[in-house]
Amino acid sequence: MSQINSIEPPDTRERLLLTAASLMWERSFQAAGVDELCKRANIRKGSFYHFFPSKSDLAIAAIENSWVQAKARIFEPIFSTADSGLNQLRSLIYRVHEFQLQLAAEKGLVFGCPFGNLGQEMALQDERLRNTLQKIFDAHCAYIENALIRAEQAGEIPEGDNRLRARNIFALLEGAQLLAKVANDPKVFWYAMSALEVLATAKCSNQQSS
Amino acid sequence: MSQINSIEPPDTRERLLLTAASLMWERSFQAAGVDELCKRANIRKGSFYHFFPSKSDLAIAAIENSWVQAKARIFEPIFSTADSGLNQLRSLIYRVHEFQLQLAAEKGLVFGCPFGNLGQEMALQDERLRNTLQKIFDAHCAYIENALIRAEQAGEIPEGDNRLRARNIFALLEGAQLLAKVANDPKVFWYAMSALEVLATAKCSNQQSS
DNA sequence: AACGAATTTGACAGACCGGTCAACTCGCGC
DNA sequence: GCGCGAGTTGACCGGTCTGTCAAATTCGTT
Repeated sequence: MSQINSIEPPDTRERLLLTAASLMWERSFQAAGVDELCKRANIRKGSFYHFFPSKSDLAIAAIENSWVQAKARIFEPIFSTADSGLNQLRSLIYRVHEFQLQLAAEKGLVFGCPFGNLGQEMALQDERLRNTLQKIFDAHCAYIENALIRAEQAGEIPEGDNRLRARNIFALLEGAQLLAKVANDPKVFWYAMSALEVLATAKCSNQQSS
Repeated sequence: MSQINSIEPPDTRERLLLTAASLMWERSFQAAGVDELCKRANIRKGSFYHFFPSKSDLAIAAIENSWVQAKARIFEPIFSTADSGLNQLRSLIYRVHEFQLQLAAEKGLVFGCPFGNLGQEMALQDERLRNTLQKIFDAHCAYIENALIRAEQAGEIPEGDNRLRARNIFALLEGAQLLAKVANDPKVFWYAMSALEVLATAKCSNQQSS
């Protein structure tokens, strides 16, 4: 049978993961208190600590879960199409921008990238969290790099160091989301996307300056 | 007369500003407690609240002070030379990278950009802080834009939307510092600088995609 | 020396933090 | 019916958080 009438949706653990992810996105890791989290998830604090030994552990599990979902809902649908590599990258930008717009319309704020936010806040203070995010960043870059390789093979872009290109594009994406967040204006992110094609098409072999 | 023998260096207020800036850089706004701050600055808590009505107010004053100092010590010396616009931008990157390397050698960690860090952490939670950082970001971009204009006039780069170029370069700078911080590796920032020239030289008139 | 203002001090308050725990409920296998 | 373990509950803990305040001290001025 399992849940026939699942009003209070999934099981406790999953509810904690989802609530933590959204609360950390809206506020921040440190600003999201355990009490508030439990209240939102309709869970008593004891249950929280039955599933996770600490707030950090929940954060790690929640952000990993967010990445699994982002892969399934955004990355895989985009990057497993037969579309050209460049178009795939354009689609990614477009989807990210759509998200920002939607959230801005709902809540009146630009939230930025959940992974970037957490990384900037916690990289210096929690080594495990930093390592988790490092892996997630690498996975982002791998998707971008693969799209660039496809674009290169299709002759859309000249030969070059696609790993470096991918990192540059990812850095631009994160930076643009930060600018949009601080400006509280989703357009700022969109503007920066003019640079996507430029970075993708760049020769980008190796730096020549001393 | 004033301070002849200023061992305990400047006055209390300034000491608070400097200590706050460095502590917020090493930890984060939220992780830097008032108690720890006062201890480091060798100040009792009552004095803190004599000069600043709240922790947020101190943060705003401290980050504004940081920007004044960054202008005086980094931006003005670089951007008021007779050097070419592109070389000025290269110098900026180089200086930022130097800073990261030095701090990484001292403390074993990549700290990222103090303005970017604070923006990512607090933009959603403190409107005044967000506005303060927005102005500082604009000022950053203005320096970059001016260098691009000089480069354009000197024929180093083709005509284009230099305001947009400047924003893209700044976004890349911030994003690259985030990547380096999460990777805890200053080289990651340096790699991204291969894209500086590309973005500066880009036509970058207006996006053509729908 | 004397006065008022600016500054400094240390003790204190009240809320909130992450985390603990013993007792309890409930479903399942036997 | 019984025992068992997973899950749940709500009270509770010690520590830390930002912020307060009256009294003491220092300083510039006259």
